[in-house]
Amino acid sequence: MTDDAELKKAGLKVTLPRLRILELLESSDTTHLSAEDIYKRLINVGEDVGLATVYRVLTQFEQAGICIRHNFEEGHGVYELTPTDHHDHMVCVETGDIIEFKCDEIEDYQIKVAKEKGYEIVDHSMVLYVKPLKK
Amino acid sequence: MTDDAELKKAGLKVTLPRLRILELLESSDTTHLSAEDIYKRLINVGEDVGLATVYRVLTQFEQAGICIRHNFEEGHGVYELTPTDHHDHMVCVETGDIIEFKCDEIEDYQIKVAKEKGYEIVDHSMVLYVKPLKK
DNA sequence: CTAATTGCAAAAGCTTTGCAGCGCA
DNA sequence: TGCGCTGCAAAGCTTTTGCAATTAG
Repeated sequence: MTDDAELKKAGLKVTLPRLRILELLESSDTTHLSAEDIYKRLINVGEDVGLATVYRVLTQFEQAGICIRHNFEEGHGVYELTPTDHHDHMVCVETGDIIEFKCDEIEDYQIKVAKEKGYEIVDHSMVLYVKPLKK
Repeated sequence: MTDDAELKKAGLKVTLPRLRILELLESSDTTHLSAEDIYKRLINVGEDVGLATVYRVLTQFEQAGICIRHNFEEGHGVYELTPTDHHDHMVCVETGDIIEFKCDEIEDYQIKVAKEKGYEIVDHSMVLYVKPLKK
């Protein structure tokens, strides 16, 4: 789907700020951007955009399911395109490597545990902090 | 260990605000409090404390390992005493309720998944975002 | 005594909102 | 043309910091 169509599908008019922000999110070297990051990058390439617009657009994208906002421990939110395939992350505390993984059994147990408490799962976040096995 | 000893061990002078905040964190019906929560409770019982002090003390407690700060998706941090027994959290997206849970099976699979990738687990964080089951 | 601690107020970040003008459909 | 969208500035929130007065050890 084109960016154009993606915006229309979300009920959003196709405007320059929205297209630029969507392109930034889609570019491979720019995952996990903050609103400020996006704002600065747009300013740097000469786009006349306001920080408030960036926040508004990101919020709209999030509500439309186009992107996801993460609240890590950095004091500000970061955004990434909604992954097509769900996965969780391992972070190596020694090398900083990030390993994506998926475990159906864990997902099943999460659903089971939630149900036991009287809830159903809307979303989840799981990060494993790991170090390499000794050889 | 007494609260008094706990503070001294952390290299902190035993002051009224610190004792009161530590007591609040220890009371069973008050887990996962925000700085604002703690401040209001202290004011309500007549303690003459400043919000800035609450933030400072909580930060000191966290650095001393006395408590942990969680950044769920609420727009503010919440604190709990450092758990002696590991557990994870569910956050209800409708009510904001925080439910603690523990699932050995999930922990086992986490270890297994990490090992498959050539790692061992140092720590992890897992938060399930949930909503109540329809009755 | 004296360095740590505190309350207050001001400031600092991040994010949202009010508003008048601009622009997509 | 009309309503949505935008930039700007101001406001809102949570959290931090400067400072003079207070207090624990």
